[in-house]
Amino acid sequence: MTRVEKGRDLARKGEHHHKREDPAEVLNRYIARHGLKATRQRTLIFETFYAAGGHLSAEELLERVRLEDPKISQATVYRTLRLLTECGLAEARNFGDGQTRYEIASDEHHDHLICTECGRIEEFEDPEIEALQEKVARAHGFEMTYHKMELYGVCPECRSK
Amino acid sequence: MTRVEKGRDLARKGEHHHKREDPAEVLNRYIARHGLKATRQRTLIFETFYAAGGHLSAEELLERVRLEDPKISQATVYRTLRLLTECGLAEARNFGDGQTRYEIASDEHHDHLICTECGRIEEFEDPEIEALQEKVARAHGFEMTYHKMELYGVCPECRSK
DNA sequence: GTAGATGCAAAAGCTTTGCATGGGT
DNA sequence: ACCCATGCAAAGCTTTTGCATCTAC
Repeated sequence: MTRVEKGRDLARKGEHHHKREDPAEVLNRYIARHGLKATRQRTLIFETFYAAGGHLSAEELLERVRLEDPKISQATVYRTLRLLTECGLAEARNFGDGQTRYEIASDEHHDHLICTECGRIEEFEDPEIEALQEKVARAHGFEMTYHKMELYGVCPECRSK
Repeated sequence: MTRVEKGRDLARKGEHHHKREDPAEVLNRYIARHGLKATRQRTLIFETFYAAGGHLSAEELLERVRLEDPKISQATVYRTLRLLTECGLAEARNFGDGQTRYEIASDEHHDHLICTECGRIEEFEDPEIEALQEKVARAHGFEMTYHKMELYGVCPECRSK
């Protein structure tokens, strides 16, 4: 069960529109402003999360972090993920498999394509669909604030097997 | 191992036009065909679920069922919900509030509009959006099997407050 | 009578929390 | 030195399961 890494894709995508602030700096500023502390564990978890490109569950992140430091506790991973979420660097998602997965927060909204065979997750955005969603919401009298959309199917690699 | 939601095996695709078979009969046939038994508890849970119109969590359903029979066990509600799901009468959804909610399965696919103020859930379908979703999936080389889409916002009633 | 269903409580899986200790600032 | 962060284990929540008993067939 190999999850595809997409760190570079994300980085490239980010350059299209705005220049994102350095995540490490965002984190450090948040820590400083709130009287928190920059610890070895936080740095490691933060870097591992970013290196993985997101879409990780707490358990998967813990596993990776422990390759570097086997003594990191589960609780610290959960607490750090909450911290990253609070300072806007990560976003919690849940794809109905019972675990929360976290992704790197991006300036642009995007939705997901998920392979039901291998679990691979790809991101996409489609302004045309978004426009129609707005339209549907308005037709029902709703003022839409956000949405979630996931397309499930079989990815090219799994199809060719 | 992906624990992605089980595919929808919507029986009787041929019967369009909202003409659904009597759910009670579907259930009874399923029970008969599989050597199961029609018990008082199953009937009660099934009827309560339908009477409520769906979108219930197991806990909420248990609560309602206990108004009628306070001795119904939680486990029986969960087991019955699984049964209803297996025979295609119910569908499990999860809207990210940590609980699985079940809805009455319908022949037609639909998505949801959810009010972030009062929790109200409305259903809709939009063929135009569905077509675009297919298109996006194909563009990524995916063969789409199903999707989920939820629009969150404020409903007319809550807006006017 | 027999296989399946129920109720209860225990267990399981994910996440959070209490507490004593360790470590940034 | 202060107080936040960590690690560990225990507790919380939702859902599942083992088991003795009951019940539909």
